[in-house]
This record gives sequence, structure tokens and C-alpha cells, in this order.
Amino acid sequence: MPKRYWLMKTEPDTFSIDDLKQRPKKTEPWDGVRNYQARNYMRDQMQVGDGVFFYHSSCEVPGIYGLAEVASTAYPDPSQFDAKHHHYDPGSKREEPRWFLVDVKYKRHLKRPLTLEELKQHEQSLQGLALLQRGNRLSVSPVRAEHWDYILALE
DNA sequence: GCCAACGTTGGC
DNA sequence: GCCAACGTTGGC
Repeated sequence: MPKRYWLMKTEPDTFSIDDLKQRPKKTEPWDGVRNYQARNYMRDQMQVGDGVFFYHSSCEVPGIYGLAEVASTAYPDPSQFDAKHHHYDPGSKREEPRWFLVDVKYKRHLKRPLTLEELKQHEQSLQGLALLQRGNRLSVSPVRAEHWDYILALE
């Protein structure tokens, strides 16, 4: 399967690109996704080595701050079975897990952040990029190869 | 299966 | 903190 590209959102107050860089093996299980469409992307389409734009949301300057890559294929998100966990899902059974995750590995920071504001100015060239679509709330979304290349060239 | 109520996301 | 967007829930 050819390499794919993704954009993954996180609130930097909770987990930032700097946190990812400091993790052992610079790798983190992307737990807590509780949206079926985002789950399906991870479970059905992500492959080891896929490119990831690391996006900071709900912060002072939302935007893409770094590059990561998919470091595992999907496996059940352990937090769904943990009654004490914020993302516990009592409706999910171990023999039939509802939620999946992949591991994400740090690649590098961007030389400069590519802010949402700046990306919006390239709307014409980034037609169809989920991030720029109205009302978009998906925490995991696909990025077309031509958009990936275009955005990286802005750096 | 409809749809109102509710909860969450996320930019501003 | 506000509020638009939108996914989910649950009564009927």
C-alpha cells in the first residue's frame, strides 16, 4: 500500500509535540479517540510509516507544529476498558473492542509553525483539506499527497 | 426511524 | 467565555 498522509490534532496543554519528542522512543499511543470516523481511519487505513502533521488546537496559535509518523498498525485502545480513565467506555467489550489507536512517533519540529491563519490564506491550493472545511472537528483526518507537499513547501 | 436535547470541539 | 457546528443519545 502506498504511503498515506494524515493530520492529527491535539491540545498542547494536554499533549504537545514537545511532549512527544520527550517520550521514550519518541513514541506515544494515540489514545482517547472516541469518534467513529477517526477510528476508522486509524483502524482501516493507517500503515506504519505514514506521514503525520502534528496539529495544536484549542491554544493561542492553532497550527501545524511538527511532523510525526505512524509507528504501529491499529490495536485496541486500552483506556476504553479502564473504569478510572477519562475515556472509559462501559459499552465496549474486550472480546469486541470498539476503539482503536495507533502509535505515533516524533519526526521533527517544523522550522516554523504553519498556523491555521496562514493555511487559510492558501485555501485555493488546499481545496478539500479537511482541516479547512467548515465545522470540521475530526481529530484524525486524511491529507492528500499534493496537499502534504504543498504545505511542507510553505515551511 | 425521527428529531429534540445534550455534550463536545475548537476558533475566536 | 462565547457560540457555531455537529455527533450522539434517547423518547416516542
